[in-house]
Amino acid sequence: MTSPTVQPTGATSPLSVFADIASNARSTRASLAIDAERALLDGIPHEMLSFSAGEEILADGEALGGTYLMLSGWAFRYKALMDGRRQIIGFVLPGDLCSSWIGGMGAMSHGVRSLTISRVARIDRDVIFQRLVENSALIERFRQVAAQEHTILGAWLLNIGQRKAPERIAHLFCELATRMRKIGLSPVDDGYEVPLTQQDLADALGLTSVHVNRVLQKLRERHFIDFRRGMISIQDVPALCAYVEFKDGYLSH
Amino acid sequence: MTSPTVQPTGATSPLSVFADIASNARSTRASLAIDAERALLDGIPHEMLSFSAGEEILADGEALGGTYLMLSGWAFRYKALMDGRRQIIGFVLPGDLCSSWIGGMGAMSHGVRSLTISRVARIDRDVIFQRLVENSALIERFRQVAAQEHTILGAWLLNIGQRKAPERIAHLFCELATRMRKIGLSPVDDGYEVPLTQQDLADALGLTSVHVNRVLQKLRERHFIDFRRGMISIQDVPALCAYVEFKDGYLSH
DNA sequence: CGCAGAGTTGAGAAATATCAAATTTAGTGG
DNA sequence: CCACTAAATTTGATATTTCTCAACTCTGCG
Repeated sequence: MTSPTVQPTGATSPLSVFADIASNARSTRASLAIDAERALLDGIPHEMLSFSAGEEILADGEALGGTYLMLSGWAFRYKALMDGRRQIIGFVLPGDLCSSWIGGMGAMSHGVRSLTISRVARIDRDVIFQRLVENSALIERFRQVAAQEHTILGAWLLNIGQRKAPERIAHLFCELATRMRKIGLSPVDDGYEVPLTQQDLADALGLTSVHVNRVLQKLRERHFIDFRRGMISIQDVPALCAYVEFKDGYLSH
Repeated sequence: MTSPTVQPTGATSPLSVFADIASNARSTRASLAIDAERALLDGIPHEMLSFSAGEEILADGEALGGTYLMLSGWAFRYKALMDGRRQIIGFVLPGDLCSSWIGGMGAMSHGVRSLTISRVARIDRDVIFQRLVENSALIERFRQVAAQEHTILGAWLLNIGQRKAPERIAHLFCELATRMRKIGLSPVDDGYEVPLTQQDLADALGLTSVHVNRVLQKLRERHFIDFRRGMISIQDVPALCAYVEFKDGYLSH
């Protein structure tokens, strides 16, 4: 269950909320529990929420009264059909927003659910508005974040619509590897921690978990990707990126 | 080829650019050539571009110096792989932006190509910036447009990732019917003009044109949807929407 | 009339899903 | 450390969907 803990502070903090995250998080830490919060939340009144794995962070259709920033842990956004089928439409990593800013403060158009233990900062709408007025550069930063999300959605559409299972899986891992490196996760040695089950992969890629399993085995045999139990290692990252025409440009902002 | 015609004007015009489009376009006109421009471009300096069917309006990777507003005609956004596979990631109808505002003025993350003869207004970045400063409500309006696009992308992901061919096709037509009604296209009698080929549908839905053809035949036999030669008629719209769990809420702004 | 693009058809192959049952793994409490 | 359990992974057999390729037909247009 959510265990909100209010920790309001008063000082001002320019646009550090997002601008600094990239630079500051480069402190190569190995765990998924990297806390981006230090640099982020100084001086911004917020409420801290904690979730255990598998909890609903935001429900589809829920009305928003603020912005939710993922501090540590992973989550995913998803849309579900009545008969149980569900599509994961994106992953939320530390430093990402659970609720896209462009969604405004209206109703969520998808749900958000935690994959691991995670901590989320909830920043009230009024605080956000005030910051936006004070600092117009923040708008630009929000816009960039939204643009990246938009681009990722397009990349996913291309991935699911046009590629076959092996390429789909590979492309997703390229994206995740790139994003993790950017925020300082990923020990680089011989594997990243990617807290996804094969079922999660299936839901994200429009496949069946059985099929994902079989394809993963082939990718393993061919020494392309070795993913098991939430741990992934990629033999030759550049080769894999070339294989699936992965361009990391859109993740570089 | 593009035949730019400059028509600069000076007067101010608040946020009519988008706010008015819905109301004003309700002048139920039957053709695809409905011109939203009257209400839109009064007093906004712009450049008018014309395209014939099948032309590249904006290329993937192209640097933008302004915003492109579709006035009349249809286009689609797409991403392509090197081997020729391509995924249509959205359709651009009159009143839509070819280049999402949130993309900023950077590089396009996808291409835009016309489906019919179409006219596009290009509004220079400086003009846009000026308007944004003068009128902060315009930002809100842009944000809403971006949010809708975002939501549509999510809906497409769910569609392609989880649904089988018949449902996919049906859902797309629900979306298009709703959007067309909203901007005043669609004579309602017994059919809409939807200027798509079966190949276009295939590229949008992650299917093969052969398969689209066969599924369309079945949908026709079962009197669900009759689509041929760019003309569609749906027997029972509400029934179809229910069939594919289509919710039009996200298109109502 | 004759072409080009779009639509249609058929046969067969490939990819992916479905169902049901093992098997392995990660935790948990003793 | 062991036994027990629930979740995740793996496997096998089979069904369904979707693709591929190639030919043929239709339609609109000059």
